[in-house]
Amino acid sequence: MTAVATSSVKWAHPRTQARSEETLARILDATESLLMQRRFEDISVGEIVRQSRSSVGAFYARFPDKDALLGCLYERFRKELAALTDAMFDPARWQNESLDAVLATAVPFLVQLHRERQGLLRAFAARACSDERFRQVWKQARHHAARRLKELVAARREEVGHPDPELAVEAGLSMVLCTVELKLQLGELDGPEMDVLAQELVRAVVAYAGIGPSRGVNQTEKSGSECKIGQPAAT
Amino acid sequence: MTAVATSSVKWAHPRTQARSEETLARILDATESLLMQRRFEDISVGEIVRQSRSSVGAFYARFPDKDALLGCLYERFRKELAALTDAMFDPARWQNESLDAVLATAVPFLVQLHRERQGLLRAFAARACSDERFRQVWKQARHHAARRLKELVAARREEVGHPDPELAVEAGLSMVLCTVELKLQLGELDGPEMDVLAQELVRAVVAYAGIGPSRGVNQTEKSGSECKIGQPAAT
DNA sequence: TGTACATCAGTGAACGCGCGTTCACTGATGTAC
DNA sequence: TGTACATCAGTGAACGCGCGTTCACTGATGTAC
Repeated sequence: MTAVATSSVKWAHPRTQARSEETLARILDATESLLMQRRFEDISVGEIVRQSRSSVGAFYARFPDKDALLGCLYERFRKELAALTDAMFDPARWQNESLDAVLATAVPFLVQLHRERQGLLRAFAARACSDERFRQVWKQARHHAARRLKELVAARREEVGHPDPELAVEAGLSMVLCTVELKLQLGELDGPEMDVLAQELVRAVVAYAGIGPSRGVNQTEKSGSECKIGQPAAT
Repeated sequence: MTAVATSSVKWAHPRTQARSEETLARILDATESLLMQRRFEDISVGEIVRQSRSSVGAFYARFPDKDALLGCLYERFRKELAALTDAMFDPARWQNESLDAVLATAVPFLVQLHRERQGLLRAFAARACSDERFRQVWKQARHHAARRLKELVAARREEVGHPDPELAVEAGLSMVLCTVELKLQLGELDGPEMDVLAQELVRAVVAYAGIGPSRGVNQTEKSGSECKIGQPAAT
């Protein structure tokens, strides 16, 4: 049997004993906690089972190998993330707010999320570099966020000055995600402090996408601050 | 003896035989080439010496351990990078050009550099996560670029609309570096294609920093696209 | 309600592979006279 | 110019540590009658 998820559905008579599922949860939690300090490769199975008050045998009864553990952690996180994304970009939530309000909430939230789950995210990113399967699911998570955000933007096109709103969403999302992620991965050590950077990121995306309070069509040609230099100005 | 750099200074009678230095260069080159495909930890010393037509003994005559090799690679790269940075942001080079021309050249150049040295950069970034010494030098390299860019910006303050140009440089640099780096590390697979993204990055930074052709003071209050939402608009 | 058995869950000593590192050796280059 | 010696540079088999993985076993829980 391959990695079983910590299911949320309970059967009438639980098919597996409850303690089994608890052990799995303990193993996952312990690993995630250890990942805050070290890389996945530098954590031994022995350490994991010790920290989760389990045993190597119990470990290999669940996972075909050490790698599958990371896959299982990913699966657990993916579900959480999808739910968070849906909640964050739920159109109902932003009914009476402008797009910049969305950004001013979403970006700090993203920073917070990355801070709390730093270890996990670092491990996933590292794995995605070399493992095609991880890259695929990573991609899916991003697409999911992009789709939600595009829906939100599409419903209020008039607030967006950028000539290609879909591209603006894609590129803006890339900038924000990459910046937050890499910055925190490297330990927040260089450049501006993270919270300041987050604020500036919001400003940047707002300026880039040309987000303003329902500007009319007449404004599209104005000011030149959003789509000026398509080609390098130098010859 | 610890890791010797591939020196450029030649003594009258070379203190070491030339072939020794050639071997070192071969080892470094082979490692960098192997790093394009795999992580440093996944490359064995055996593979490195095979690929560089050398031997384990020759290897350990130069490096106290495998880790020192990465340090040596870093040292070699750091020097190259410093030179490239200086050349790129040389004030003389941009005498008659505006800031957006600088960006429109520097960003694609950065993309190109990251593409070519992807393996190295990935290895350095991974190491910086867990190794304080690597983080320090990484930081220095960034500060060097930031300083050069700030000098360039300081000389043409009137082109910049952002209320705090130093912060704008720091934050803008973070966004560009992080985005380009992480995007390429993950293999360019998600979101917009890299060259398109690079173009959008330039637009974003230009819009964010409020870069325009020597705008007067009267323009600072205008349009609102650069420094609108300091606080979240939501309550 | 109690007993006997089946299955689930967990245990940890032992194994073995892979890789970093060592070291006794050979060969190449430089130098003294 | 030639010989003898010193040092530099390189070689690769052998070692051993660490960690992932296996497996024969014990203990806990559930079920049939």
